[in-house]
Amino acid sequence: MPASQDTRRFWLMKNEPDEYSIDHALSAPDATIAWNGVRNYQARNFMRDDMQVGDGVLYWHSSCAEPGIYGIARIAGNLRVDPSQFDPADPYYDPKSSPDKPRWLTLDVQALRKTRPLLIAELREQPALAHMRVLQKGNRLSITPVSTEEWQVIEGLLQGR
DNA sequence: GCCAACGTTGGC
DNA sequence: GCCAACGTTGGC
Repeated sequence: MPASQDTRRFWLMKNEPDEYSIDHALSAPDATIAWNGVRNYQARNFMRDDMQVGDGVLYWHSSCAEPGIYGIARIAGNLRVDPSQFDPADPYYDPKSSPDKPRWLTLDVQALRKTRPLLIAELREQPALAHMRVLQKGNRLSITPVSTEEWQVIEGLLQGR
């Protein structure tokens, strides 16, 4: 598809590999997992307002020995209420949310492939990625937008360009 | 395990 | 509606 017709947006989504690694996602039925547990309004709003089926996703492993990009995924849609917020036994339980006024949403993410690890140090070497959200000091947001330019630079790194 | 940075809470 | 206190995130 010509780049001019490519209306995808791009995202970076963090997951702890202990919970949902790229390998785990790839081994799920249809390689698709529900992106549960988002408990930040900005991240929720990205899911609710901006994500479209087919958008590209950089699959990030966080809170681990070597944080970085470990795979490529796509937004598979099916935006819905995140059931984990109502379950007191769930680590993502939110006592302030209620079924008649749910706070949190989930959607499906389909893993496409594992990549070689693109670690933070390597990403920081790329001047074109200097403004990438995930590389900014103090960034904690688990879902961040990725620009088309950043996406292309990362594709290039993965292809050895 | 540390701790800087950030988002949320709640008293006022 | 301000803002100090608190809890959490996540790289290091």
